Amino acid sequence: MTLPASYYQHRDVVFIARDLLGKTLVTHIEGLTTSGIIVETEAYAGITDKASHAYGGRNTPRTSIMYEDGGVAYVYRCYGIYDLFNVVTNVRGNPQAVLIRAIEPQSGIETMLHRRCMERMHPTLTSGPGKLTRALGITTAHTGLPLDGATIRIEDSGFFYDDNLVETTSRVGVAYAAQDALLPFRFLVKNNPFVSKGKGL
DNA sequence: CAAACGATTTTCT
DNA sequence: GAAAATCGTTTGG
Repeated sequence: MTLPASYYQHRDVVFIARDLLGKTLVTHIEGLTTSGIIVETEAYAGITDKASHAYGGRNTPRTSIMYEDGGVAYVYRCYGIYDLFNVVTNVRGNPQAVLIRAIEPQSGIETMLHRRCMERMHPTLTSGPGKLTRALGITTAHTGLPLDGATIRIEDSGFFYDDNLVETTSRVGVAYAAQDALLPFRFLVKNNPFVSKGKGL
């Protein structure tokens, strides 16, 4: 079943980041359907988290969507090249989000290979936040879309990764966040080949 | 208005 | 392992 907006309005973004492992991210873009199982996530804990775009209550045209009720997409461009997909969580006025860092391709694999200019199946198809958005067709134009809609949605197939299959580490690429870079906010499925190669601290 | 900067990935050495 | 690619957003003057 498709996760309802209320699912994302849970107050603990770290819980949601962990719980999203095993859920299926589905997109229907340009008439093509693609999907994959979420195998790596990171939590960004709002105004108190130095690594978050909303740190200190910062509210800009780019990040204002994070201040809305949970259950919508926040997609932003990084390094001028890659679009990174986040799930907005918590309630209006509490800007938290979960970055989807990797998925295991499930359906629409031919479409994903074509979008990534690849010939054959390989873990690098979706093993990173910038790669999976390209494979799924997600761009910054999709910011604000509901996560239970026709274009983007996340489904619960009933499958859940047990705790002994999940590893928790610090987040990737946020060394600038000082002590908050040490927080155990990254979740990944052990030994899954589609998990990104990025390293925390 | 100018300038610096990434929640990354790919390519080259 | 190092460095380039590349540009919208944010910040400072």
